Amino acid sequence: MRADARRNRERIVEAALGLFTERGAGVSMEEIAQAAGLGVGTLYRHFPDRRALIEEIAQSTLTVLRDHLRAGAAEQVPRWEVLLSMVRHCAGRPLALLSSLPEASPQSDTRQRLIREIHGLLGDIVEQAQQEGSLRRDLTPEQVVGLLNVAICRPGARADDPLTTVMLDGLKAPAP
Amino acid sequence: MRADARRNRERIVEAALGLFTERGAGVSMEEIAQAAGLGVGTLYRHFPDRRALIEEIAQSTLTVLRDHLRAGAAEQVPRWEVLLSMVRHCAGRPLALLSSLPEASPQSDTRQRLIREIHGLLGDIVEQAQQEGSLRRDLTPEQVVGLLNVAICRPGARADDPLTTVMLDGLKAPAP
Amino acid sequence: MRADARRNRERIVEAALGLFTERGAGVSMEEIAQAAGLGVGTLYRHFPDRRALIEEIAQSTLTVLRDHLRAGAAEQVPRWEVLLSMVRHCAGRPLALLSSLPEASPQSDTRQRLIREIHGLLGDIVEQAQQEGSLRRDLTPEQVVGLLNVAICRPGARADDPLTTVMLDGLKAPAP
Amino acid sequence: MRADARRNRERIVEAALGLFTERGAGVSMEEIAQAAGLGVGTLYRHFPDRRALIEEIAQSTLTVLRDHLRAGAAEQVPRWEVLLSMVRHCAGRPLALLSSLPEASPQSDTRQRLIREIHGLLGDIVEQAQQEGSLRRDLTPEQVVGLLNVAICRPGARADDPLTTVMLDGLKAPAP
DNA sequence: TATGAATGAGGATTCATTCAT
DNA sequence: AATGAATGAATCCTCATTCAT
Repeated sequence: MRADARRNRERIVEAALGLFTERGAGVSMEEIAQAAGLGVGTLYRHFPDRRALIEEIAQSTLTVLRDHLRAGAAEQVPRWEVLLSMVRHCAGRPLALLSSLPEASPQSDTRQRLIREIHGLLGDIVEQAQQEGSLRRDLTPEQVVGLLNVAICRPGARADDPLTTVMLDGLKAPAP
Repeated sequence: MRADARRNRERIVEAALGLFTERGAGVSMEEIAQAAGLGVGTLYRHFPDRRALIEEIAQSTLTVLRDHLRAGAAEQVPRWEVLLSMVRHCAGRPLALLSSLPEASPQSDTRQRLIREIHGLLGDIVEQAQQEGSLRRDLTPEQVVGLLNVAICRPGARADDPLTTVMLDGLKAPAP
Repeated sequence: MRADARRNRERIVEAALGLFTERGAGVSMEEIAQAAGLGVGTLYRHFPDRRALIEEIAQSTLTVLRDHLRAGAAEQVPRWEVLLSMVRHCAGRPLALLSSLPEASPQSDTRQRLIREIHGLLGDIVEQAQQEGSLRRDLTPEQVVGLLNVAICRPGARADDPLTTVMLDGLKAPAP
Repeated sequence: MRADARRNRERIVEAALGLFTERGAGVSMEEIAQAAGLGVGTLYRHFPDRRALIEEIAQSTLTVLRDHLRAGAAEQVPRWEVLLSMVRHCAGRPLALLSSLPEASPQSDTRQRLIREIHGLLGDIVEQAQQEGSLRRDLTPEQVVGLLNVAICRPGARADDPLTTVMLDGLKAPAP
């Protein structure tokens, strides 16, 4: 792939991610192309249709998250710290897209695999955090994943905004 | 207004609210009319355009909430109980609509008035809850309102789902 | 269905048939709508998409042909006359559309049924014409149908143009 | 012109002719280039636009036909044989393209000249065939050309298919 | 007054054509 | 010179809104 083509592809993904984050999934292809400084045609050369673009964004976002979690899993720090790091990583990234796309395509294989891996990694971290005594014990890993999803994967979320703070406090294991 | 006209208007609001709750803000006017058992023409007789319908839903939802809060404010129970009651009231009602509508019209006067009143009532309740020692003290009333909005005013929220539970725990004043 | 709606529907079919006949299957929906004196939206209210419009035209054309053949089959005249009558009926009607549609949808059930019925009727007529000694015997009914299709179902065909005349002469049984 | 350039040009014409024959005039430039094993850019280096490519195909097809007719005209065989030879030559070549192209450009000079020459040659052959008593006399040369055009210059036509056979029989002079 | 048909602007997508590599 | 990426006008289709019945 030519250098400029790769650069354009990246610009498109960035522009789309930015616009989706700010204004939701309703943004038009024209606008995305314009925001990337390109014509629609170019956008469609890189992504055969709207679905494909969204799929790419989803995969890219999920891949980065998975890599982050893998790295965290390997570190020698309390699991609670790993959770915090993930919260900081996700805050403001509308991963939410992934579940609430209007175009909710029958999730692609790659996407499903990524999601399964992420859930696996997070599940382990959650269990270990519960065992180390930092995370409350009355929630299943799935529930934790689910609530993190709503709480931090929304447009405008910040790692230190009130909802995130309160939620983290609510997640801490109660003093014995 | 004739009895049947009023009935039709109510049906429309109900249908629209239901559809928006279930399927998000993308529902078409045709669908709403159909769900209300009416023709589009009738819908437009009651509401000059989409904006007006959404405004009406917003006002109606907000009015009910305000009334609920007024009632709560007058009761002789701990303020924490009043907050709980509000959480139960809101859970699953996508009041969120109000802030995240794509058609976020420059908020109408009536709506602004309602929102101000609700914020006022909630502000009082929050402050009193903080004074009675049940609610943590490091948040302003506005912040509490904001986080409640995200946490409970979303499609599918329930008063006893993990996010709500955790958030309420996180809101409790820490043991001294 | 309201009177005006029915009228519009007919206008659309007529306009589309006319344009397809004159200029082939590439005509745009906009043009068809305009030729019918309507907006595109109206066209799409009557036919959910291009395919549906073409299907309708096909069915309508085939139905008329089938009725013509049924009537002919029942008449007490030489089969050769019936064939002539069909030739006159088809000439200039681009039934050809039916086989050469770019959008060659997997033929609808109704269409397949019509085509089978037409082939059945024509097959009988052809066989009987061969028996009465008016039609040459070295062709199967399918072949006769096929060549009639090319020869008379094309834009601009006329029942008395040279190709039709020559073809009919070529079809006559040779003098014994 | 360099040898490889000439080879590329020929490949393009062949590919385009093949695709038009098989799938009609709707084939995209990209596809043609690909079928020729080249990039679009190269295609456009040889032909400034779609029109030019089609014009080239037309001219090339017509030139071959003219040469065939010239050769036939010079031969010492019955004119009926020459007609048969031409039918065999044309069958399955959608010369039809020439008249029914959507892009029916105002025929180029070269093309008009070729067509006139072809009509001239064919006209002579037809007249002589009528004089030698093999071809029916009630048709003008133009009419003969026209019907041959429809009957044999269509995708899939074969020199021995039913339509061609019947048509040739219909063209024979009736026994006296 | 209620209905649902008609309208047309707007969004997705394709493809002939141009241009940077 | 060859390649294939970029462009944008044109086409299909949707849906908020208007209007005839």
